[in-house]
Amino acid sequence: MSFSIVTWNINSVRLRMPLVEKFLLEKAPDVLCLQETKCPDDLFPAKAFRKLGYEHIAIHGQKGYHGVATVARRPIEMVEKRRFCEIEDSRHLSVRFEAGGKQILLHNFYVPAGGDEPDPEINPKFRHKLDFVAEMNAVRADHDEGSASILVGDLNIAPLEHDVWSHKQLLKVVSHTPVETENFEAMRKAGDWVDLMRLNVPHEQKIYTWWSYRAKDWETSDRGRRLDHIWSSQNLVPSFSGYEILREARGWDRPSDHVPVVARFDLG
Amino acid sequence: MSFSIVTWNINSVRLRMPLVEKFLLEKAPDVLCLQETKCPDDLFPAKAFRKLGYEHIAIHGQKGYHGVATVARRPIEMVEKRRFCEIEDSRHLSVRFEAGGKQILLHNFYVPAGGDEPDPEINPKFRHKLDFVAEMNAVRADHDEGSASILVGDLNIAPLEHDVWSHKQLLKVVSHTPVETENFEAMRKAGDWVDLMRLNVPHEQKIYTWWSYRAKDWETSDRGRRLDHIWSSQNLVPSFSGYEILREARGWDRPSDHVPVVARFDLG
DNA sequence: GAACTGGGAG
DNA sequence: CTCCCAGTTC
Repeated sequence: MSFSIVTWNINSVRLRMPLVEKFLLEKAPDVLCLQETKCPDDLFPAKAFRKLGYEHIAIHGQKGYHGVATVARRPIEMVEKRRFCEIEDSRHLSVRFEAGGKQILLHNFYVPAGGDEPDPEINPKFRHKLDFVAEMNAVRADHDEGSASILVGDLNIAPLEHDVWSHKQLLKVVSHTPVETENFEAMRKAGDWVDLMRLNVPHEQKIYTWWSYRAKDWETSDRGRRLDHIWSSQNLVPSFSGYEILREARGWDRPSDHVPVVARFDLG
Repeated sequence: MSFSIVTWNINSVRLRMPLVEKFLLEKAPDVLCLQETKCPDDLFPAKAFRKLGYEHIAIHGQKGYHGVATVARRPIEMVEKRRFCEIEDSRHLSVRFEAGGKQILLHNFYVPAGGDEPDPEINPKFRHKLDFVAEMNAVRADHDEGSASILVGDLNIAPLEHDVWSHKQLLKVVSHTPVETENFEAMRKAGDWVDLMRLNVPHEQKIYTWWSYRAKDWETSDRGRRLDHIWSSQNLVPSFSGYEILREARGWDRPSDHVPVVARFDLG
């Protein structure tokens, strides 16, 4: 029994529905996790998802900013819409579903971007980002014989040297500063999470999931970053059968600046 | 020697260039007069017009609001960019050109809309509209054996009963109030202008050139108004060979709320 | 660069 | 409903 999960920062789900439809028809994943839906719950385009066969929908949105959504072909049970840093700003959603006889707990995260200045003393947005990641230490990769955990999302941090186009030039750029990358990796390990996108890829190989809108020619200059992640509990590693970054989606008409990442699992 | 002139409130020339191209390819008029170009002169899409064969361009635009432009297949000479009510807000442009041995002076106008409240004491926009129309009394249909005048544009007034979908319901609505329609007709007569769109059409017949964006189904409810006009000096009347309102343009993709009006002349 | 907001205008 | 703007965010 195999299944696939996608994470995709969509940068406005309503504006991007044509691209979402194209993607779902092409890749037909079992579960799609979206971030930056920028959509109040009552305006979420649920009908369009249902028509595409994604009848099970969990949303945590608000007006204008942030917002996450998880849609699935088969039933999902809403578990939690968690507030972080005592702010209700629609950055987390977890659901549970059954796959191959296992109960999977799936977290969908949108971590704060953190502003421009990487100094928590003068930039409250950076402070918020660090606090948010610290609070994520409490989110653990729970698992036993009958259960497992997955965590996906736009985590807005590129932890490894080759998760950015130039380690040196980005050391002082928010998303790749030492305080972020160190806290991030510590948090991941504290939760006993496995970074599936790096599991079978040498650390010297570049991996990107995001290219800035500002770059003229994103494709040739290729100044990307790996900001989107797929993590799982240890007991899912044997079932993990690979993943795909849909780089071509960055070249679609009116694209998101993030591309979808598809992870596949094979459960006995 | 025949020629055709078009007036069209385009509601942002840059946003609407695909429609302008479609129209010019279909109708191939000699002269196109646009209003509400909403485009500073240095950003006017002159190149696109030239590529379509409209190499002679006169523009009077500004950032954000209003703006008029006259483009032509054959040479036009810029005559005046006139200020009204001592405000420079890009509402007029006149050019001269030769046709059938006559020198034609062509005025292109965008008259102020006038706001919602039809009371000049409490609504300065309505005051401005009335003042503007009063000042247009000085614009005369100059002509002699070798010359003639044409005045076109979005004049934002529907002067006759059947220039609106309901005379009675619009008597207190800006664009069809008695003070506007009376001053408007007096001004037209003072300038010795001929209302060509009504010349050969009974006054009981409805004529519209504009349908609000706000109406859900503009086509079936058909609550239009005749806000766009084509006037000429008396000596052009024998040459006037008819006109066409491109109603279908209101149904195009992302349309203007005004449609093009094409007038044709046959000069000896 | 490309979303969002909210206000002004039509 | 559909443009404009200026301001904000990513």
